[in-house]
Amino acid sequence: MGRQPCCEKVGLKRGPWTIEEDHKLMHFILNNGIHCWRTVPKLAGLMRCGKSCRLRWINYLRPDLKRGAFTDMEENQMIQLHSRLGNRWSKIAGHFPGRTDNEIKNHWNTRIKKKLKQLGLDPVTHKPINNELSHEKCEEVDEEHNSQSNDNTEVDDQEQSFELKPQSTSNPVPKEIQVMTTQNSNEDMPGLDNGRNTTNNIFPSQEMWWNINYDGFDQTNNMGSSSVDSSVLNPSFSLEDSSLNTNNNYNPNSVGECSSHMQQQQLHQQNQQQQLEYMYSQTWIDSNVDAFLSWDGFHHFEEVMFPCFQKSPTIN
DNA sequence: AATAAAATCAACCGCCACAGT
DNA sequence: GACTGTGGCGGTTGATTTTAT
Repeated sequence: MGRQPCCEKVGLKRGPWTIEEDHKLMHFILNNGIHCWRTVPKLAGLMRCGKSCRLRWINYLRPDLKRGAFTDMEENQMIQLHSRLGNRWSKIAGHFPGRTDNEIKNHWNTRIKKKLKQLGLDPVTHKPINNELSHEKCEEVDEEHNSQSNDNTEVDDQEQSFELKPQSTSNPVPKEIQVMTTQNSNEDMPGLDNGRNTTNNIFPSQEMWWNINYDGFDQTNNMGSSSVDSSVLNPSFSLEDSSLNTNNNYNPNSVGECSSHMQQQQLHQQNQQQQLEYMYSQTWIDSNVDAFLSWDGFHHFEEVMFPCFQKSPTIN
């Protein structure tokens, strides 16, 4: 007998989230905060598992998410952190405000692994790949490394080292990697603060929200039709504005592509940016979003970010 | 233009830790 | 201490998108 599933899966919806579902979840959380994920779908009127709601919120809907490609500096820092923390993606993500563990894990598996291999480094051990080392041997090392990771359940952010000290001269490391692996500690890296975010980078994604094009949602898209008014997420832009953007697909990842649209948005953002930055500077509580959500002052945030939510009376 | 292959990433699954009883 | 419920994590999958042929 295995463990009971986290929820009754019968009748629950799976797969990609629709815009309506996103709206319901976002509205519910912004109005109520998060107390118990298990009850969220029921209270929010969603046919989803609580876990699924949590994941959707954390990986996609959170207002403080930072979108877009990873910078070289972020990648280098990621490599450095991975060398010390192993596959502890959430720990690593803690060093990247606005990034999720899922995002970092994906990026690592799809890009950085490859990059390191091209540079002659083993992405698991971060050591130069020895030609004499057979494939099987590499896998052994891999397993060893993983078990080592698992055994160290008490490793905290003081970050245990994986014996990834700079290589000896008898086994020279490519120059690029020397930069990565011998880089100073986080304290010395510009823009890094060991997980303690600054007001400059904690909510960089207002841009994301204001750039989301919900209006011209492609009706043929299998995600269903949209009932969400553009003003919900972008109060200052009307449906007419959306016509400027030729990309009508619902894709929260994409940002506005029309330069004039962007210019308008920039003006809009500048005004609100100042307002928000002041607010954030007054309200910042470490990097714990969950704590943030249960914070009483959250409704102030909501008023500024999503004024229309306050007025909408029709959400179930 | 059509197709195949590769890359990407959102979402799911199962396990574990922890708190409450 | 055993049990249960919940949140969180890392591994994996598979649909979609992009690139190559």
